[in-house]
Amino acid sequence: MNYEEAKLKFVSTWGSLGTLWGINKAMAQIQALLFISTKPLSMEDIMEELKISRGNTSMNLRQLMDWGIVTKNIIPGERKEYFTTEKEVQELARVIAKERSRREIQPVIKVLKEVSSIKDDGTEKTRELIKQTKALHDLTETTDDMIHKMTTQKQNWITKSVFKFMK
Amino acid sequence: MNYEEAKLKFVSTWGSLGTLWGINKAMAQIQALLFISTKPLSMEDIMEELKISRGNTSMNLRQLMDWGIVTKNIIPGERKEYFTTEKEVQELARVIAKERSRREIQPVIKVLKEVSSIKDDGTEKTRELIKQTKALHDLTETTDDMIHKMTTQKQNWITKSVFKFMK
DNA sequence: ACAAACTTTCAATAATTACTGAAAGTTTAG
DNA sequence: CTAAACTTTCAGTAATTATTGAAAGTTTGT
Repeated sequence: MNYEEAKLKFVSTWGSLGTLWGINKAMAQIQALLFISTKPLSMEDIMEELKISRGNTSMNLRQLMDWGIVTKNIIPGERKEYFTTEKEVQELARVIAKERSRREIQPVIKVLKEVSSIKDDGTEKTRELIKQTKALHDLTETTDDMIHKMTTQKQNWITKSVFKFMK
Repeated sequence: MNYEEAKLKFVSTWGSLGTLWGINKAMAQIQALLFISTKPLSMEDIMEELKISRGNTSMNLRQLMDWGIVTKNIIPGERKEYFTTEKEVQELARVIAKERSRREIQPVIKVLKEVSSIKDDGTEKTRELIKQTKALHDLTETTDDMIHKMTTQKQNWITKSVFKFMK
């Protein structure tokens, strides 16, 4: 496997992983491309490498910037904008985890809290609903809290937490 | 909010969470419905509650059974098949985590390993590719290992790991 | 102020993914 | 063995989600 093949394989695998995780393909591919690039890339560069349209590139770069993992770099004397991504994998993991919690976990916690707080009318089915959604609420909240704690530790959190977990 | 409203809200929220996580809506909703049900449900029951077709119900029940979180229960003297789901939330979490690792994390680890093992031809771009995919490989593997360790502990793993992590 | 160089927006369209329902398949009772 | 009761399969269709590309918008140099 030579450089070009390896690059292609990495970018496309990362892209399909994205799809699976509710992040769109182009967005994940752009990030992957920047992640292994040795220099900032322009919109043209990205469009050409990934064979995607200008509009698509623009929209996905915007979202990556909103997530805080891609940065716009202005090179003095140049009109074009250049982009780079966060290169520290642990910081990357932290940002992604935080974003996913905000988008996905928080709204579910909210609903679970609401549902598990309905009035207990004494019927078996109501009791079951309350009991089970409460259990799910506790689990979700604890998990989210754990993720939050782990990711707040910027330095080497995964290694640390594994170490502690294993005693 | 009364029982019916609460049930509806829980089932539909769980369903849309599923979509976001690459699990289809019907599958997540069926699981949610069984999760709060006080008795096993037949295919008819599920179809009617969720207003989905027989085919859809059948295919998704099959997948839930493949994942090991839904069980077919045969009631003596009855022709129909009845279904139940795992009711322990922590066991549920364990199964879901395991399945996601198998489906999503393992294939990525494999590609990262391949890509990061290409021959170093001394060029800067090749070195960057190797370096970054290796970092990602290590992160992914460590994370997966942590999830594996946590979920192998069947008893109360989340609470324990949070406790240990926080010292 | 104007024009060139560039980016963003968004309606139309393409691609993907999920769902339906009827036909085929399976199991059980008699 | 046959019929009834049930489940599974899958081709067609619907729903959802991503992408394009051209027009509108913005910024910068002169």
